[in-house]
Amino acid sequence: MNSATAPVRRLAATATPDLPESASQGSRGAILNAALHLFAEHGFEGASMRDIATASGIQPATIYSHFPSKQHLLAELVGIGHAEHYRRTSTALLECQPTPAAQVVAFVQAHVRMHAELSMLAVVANAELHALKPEIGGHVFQLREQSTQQLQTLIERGMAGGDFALEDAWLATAAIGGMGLRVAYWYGDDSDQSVDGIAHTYARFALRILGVADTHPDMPREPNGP
Amino acid sequence: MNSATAPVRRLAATATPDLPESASQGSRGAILNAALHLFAEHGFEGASMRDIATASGIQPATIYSHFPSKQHLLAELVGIGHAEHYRRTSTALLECQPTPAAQVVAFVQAHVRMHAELSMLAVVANAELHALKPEIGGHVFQLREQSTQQLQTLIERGMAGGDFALEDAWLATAAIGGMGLRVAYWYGDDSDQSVDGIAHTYARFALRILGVADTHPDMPREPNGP
DNA sequence: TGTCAATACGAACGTTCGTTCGGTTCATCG
DNA sequence: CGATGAACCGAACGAACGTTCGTATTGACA
Repeated sequence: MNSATAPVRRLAATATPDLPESASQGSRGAILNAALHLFAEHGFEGASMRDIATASGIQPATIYSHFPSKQHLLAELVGIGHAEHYRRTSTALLECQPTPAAQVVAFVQAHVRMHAELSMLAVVANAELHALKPEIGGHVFQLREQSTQQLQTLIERGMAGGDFALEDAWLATAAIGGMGLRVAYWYGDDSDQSVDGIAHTYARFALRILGVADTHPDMPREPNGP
Repeated sequence: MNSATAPVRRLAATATPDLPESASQGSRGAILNAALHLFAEHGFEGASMRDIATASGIQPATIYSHFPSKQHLLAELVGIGHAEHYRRTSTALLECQPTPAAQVVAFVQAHVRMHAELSMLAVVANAELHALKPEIGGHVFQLREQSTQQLQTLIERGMAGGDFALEDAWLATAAIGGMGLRVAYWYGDDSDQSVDGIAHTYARFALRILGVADTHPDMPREPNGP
C-alpha cells in the first residue's frame, strides 16, 4: 500500500564493495566511489559535481585537482568496469578445461559474478556508456567488442565441432550476454540468492540455450549447500 | 579506424514507428514523439525541454499547453510503454493453446516483438523508470509487476505439472525476461534479423532454459522462409 | 458579430549546472 | 630556514536548466 511513496531504485545493491580495491583509496578514491554510487542511481546527467563533492566530503573545486572534468570521471569508471569484466572472463577461460561447453560455463559464471559482485560498476559501464564522449571513451569500446567476441567465438567453435545445436551464434550470444547483464539491476545485498547459485544456474541456462543435454559431463552440477 | 569519432548510440533503432498510432497525432503527438526519441537516446536528464521543443518544431512554452511538466511527459511515455507491453502479452496468452509450453512461447514472442518493434518506447520505459517520481508514476509500477508475475506464474504452473525441469522459477523468469529486454538495445532498422526470426529463436531459447526437449510438440518450428 | 476556450508565442524568472580563479594550508626537501 | 608543489577551499563565472507570464492568433459557437 506504500507503493506510491517509495522511490524507484535503478538497481538493488547499496553497500557492496563497489570498486576493485586498488582504485578506492584516498581522496581520489572517495571521489570515484561517490561518483559511482550517484551515477549508478541517478545517471551521469542526473548527478551533479556538487552532489559528488558532498557525498565524498570535499568541495566541488577540489575534484578538479584529481580529474580534469566530469566526463573524465565517468570515463575512469566505465574503463575500470570494462577492464575488470574483460580481466575476469579472460582469466576464467585460461583456467578451465578446453572443451566448448566448459568454456561457456566458465565465461558465463565470470560474467554473472561480475554483474552481481560489482553491480554498480556494471550498471554505470553499461547504462552510462552513451554519455561518454567518443574522444574520451576511446579504448573502452574495443574492450567491449572483445568481450562480446569472446563469447561468440566460443559458441561458433562449439557449433563447428558439433557440441552445440543451434542456428545463429549471434542471437545466442546476445541472449546469454543479455540475461547476465540484467543481473546487475536486480541482484542486491538482500537477495535470497547466492552469487554462486546464480552463476551456477545461469551457466546451466546458457548450455541449455546452446542445445547441450543436461547429461553432458560439462553441465554444472548442484553447487554446495548453504 | 573511425571508432574514436563516431558517437556511441544507446540503441540501434532510429526510424521505427516509435509510438502506438493513437498517441502520435497533432502537436501533442509531435511533442511525445520528439520526447521519446530524445529520452531514448540521451536519457531523461540528458534531454532538455528546449531540445524537445526544437525537435517537435514548436516553442518551449507551448509544451506546457499540453503537459504540465517534464515529469508528466516522461510519465506518459513510460505509461504507454508498460500498457502496450501488458496488452500484447495478455492478448497473446488469450489466443494460444492452454499448455504451459505454448503459453511461454506466446509470452516470449510477444515480449520480444514489443522490444524490437517499439524499441525506443521499451528503452525509455525501462531505463528511465528511475527518473519518474513515484507520485507521478504510480500505477505503472503495478503494471510492471504484473507483467513479471505473468511469466513467473506460467513457469511455476509448468513446473508443478512436470512440463518444465528446473529448480528456481524466479531465476528463469529473470533470465528469460532479461534476454528479451536487451533486444530493444541492439535491434535496429538495419538488423539482418527479422523480428519474426528473433521472436522464434528466443521462444526456443526460453523453452530450452525451462528444460523442454527440442522434440516437444510446442517447441516452435522454423519460421517461414524470406 | 461578439465571445470563449484552446493553442501558440517571445521574453523573462530564479535556480542550478560545470568549471575557473585566487589564495591558503602543509608536508617535503635542498 | 626558505622554497616547492600538491591538496584543498570559498567565491564567482557564464551558460543552460525547467518553468511562468502576458499576449496574440484562431476556430467554434451563441
